Amino acid sequence: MSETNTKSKRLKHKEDLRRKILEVAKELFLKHGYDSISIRKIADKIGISPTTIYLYYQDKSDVIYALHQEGFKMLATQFAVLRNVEEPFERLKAMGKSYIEFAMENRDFYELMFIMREPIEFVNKNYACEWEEGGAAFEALLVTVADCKAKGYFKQADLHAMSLYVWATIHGICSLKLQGHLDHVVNAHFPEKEQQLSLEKAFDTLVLNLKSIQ
Amino acid sequence: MSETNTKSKRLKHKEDLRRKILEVAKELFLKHGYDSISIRKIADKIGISPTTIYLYYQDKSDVIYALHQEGFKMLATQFAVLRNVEEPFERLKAMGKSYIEFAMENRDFYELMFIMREPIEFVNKNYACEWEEGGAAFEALLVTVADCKAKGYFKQADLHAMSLYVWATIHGICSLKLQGHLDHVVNAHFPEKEQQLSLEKAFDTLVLNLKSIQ
DNA sequence: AAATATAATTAACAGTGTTAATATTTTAAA
DNA sequence: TTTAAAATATTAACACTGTTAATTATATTT
Repeated sequence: MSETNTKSKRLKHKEDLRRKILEVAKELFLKHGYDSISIRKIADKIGISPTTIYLYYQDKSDVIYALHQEGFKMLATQFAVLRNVEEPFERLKAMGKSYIEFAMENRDFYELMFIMREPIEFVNKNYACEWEEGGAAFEALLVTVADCKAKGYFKQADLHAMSLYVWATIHGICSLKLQGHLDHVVNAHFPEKEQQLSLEKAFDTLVLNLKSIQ
Repeated sequence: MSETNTKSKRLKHKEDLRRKILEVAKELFLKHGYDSISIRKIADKIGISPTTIYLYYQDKSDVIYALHQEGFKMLATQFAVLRNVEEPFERLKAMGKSYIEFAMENRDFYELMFIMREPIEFVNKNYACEWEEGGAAFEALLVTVADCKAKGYFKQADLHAMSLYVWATIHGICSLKLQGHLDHVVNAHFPEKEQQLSLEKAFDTLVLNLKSIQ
């Protein structure tokens, strides 16, 4: 009895500290960005030694990966609501807008999830094929595009190519914006009054294009 | 006489060492990637003290920016040939393929030019509006899209929105691929025989879409 | 109470960019 | 030619980084 009691107590403590480490990492991440996450800072904030962290995570990449996972759970939650949009093309548009919103409101998370190499390489190495969270996100898009095709949209296009294309376009818009690659180009080449709306206009162009191949 | 002589000699030496630093930085960059560029390693390889580099570049970002500029010159050279393609839609397609080629053959440069934050932030801070190399690249795209419109393509679409949209799509394809975000998704959701060609198929979908709104 | 796991720590390694103070070399003036 | 000044380069130091091996402290079990 008391044996299993102490065992479960210890297990709980292990889980608590593991969560605490992640929590502090997230705090640093959200306050001062990715570069301010350091094993030593996390340890300092909790009041433990830096090396203790290595008893709970295999290395820094592992901590980063845990944050990466959190991001995908957040996105999944946001997407879940859209299953209620019946008309598939409307749902596709809403997914696009929702994705852009997520990127703009969670810049650091977006960078971690879809731009940086480190976390996804950790997935590819350690989780190979069984990465639920990532698979689910693309699956949602795939299903919606399939629904569109079933209703007569995108007749000429291939399902997989079309899905990848839509994702790539919206990711392209988000990543250029977030990483600061649009500022100069937009300032130099866009008419004054269009500068603020450049993102929206690029998205509208995608929608326009999608409509015309229906 | 001898005064201007020694002056120009000194100036030449300054330029030589400045170039040498960049050359070694590039060597490290191409051999072992971005992360292996370090002020200390560069200095070691040349046989000077690390601090000497700060007499030729204001900081590490400045060295990185110089590499960034080299990349844009490479891309401009590659694009220059395409001015000879008369038919504007053909030219647009060729630009797209050429851009993807550049990205795949110069992965590290592409990351530096279009994905990383640091170098473009250096541009935005230090060069503000007068960044020729970057402006020229987008200008080339803008002109081609304008030529397309003049020939009756993309009638409904706005010139600037359309250009940004095309860039974003192709950048999206390249960046997802280069940063390793396609591997898992393609393995999990694409039919076996389509996996190798996923990039090409996404590009073809773009072309298909562009055709149908002409 | 002694032996054994488990957990956490200290010390150390091998790096990083960057700055201030110092030394060396080259150029200009007396 | 010698001296003052300017330009160039270096050393030493600061404040960091992730990570490992060896050691100590704390629980748990015999």
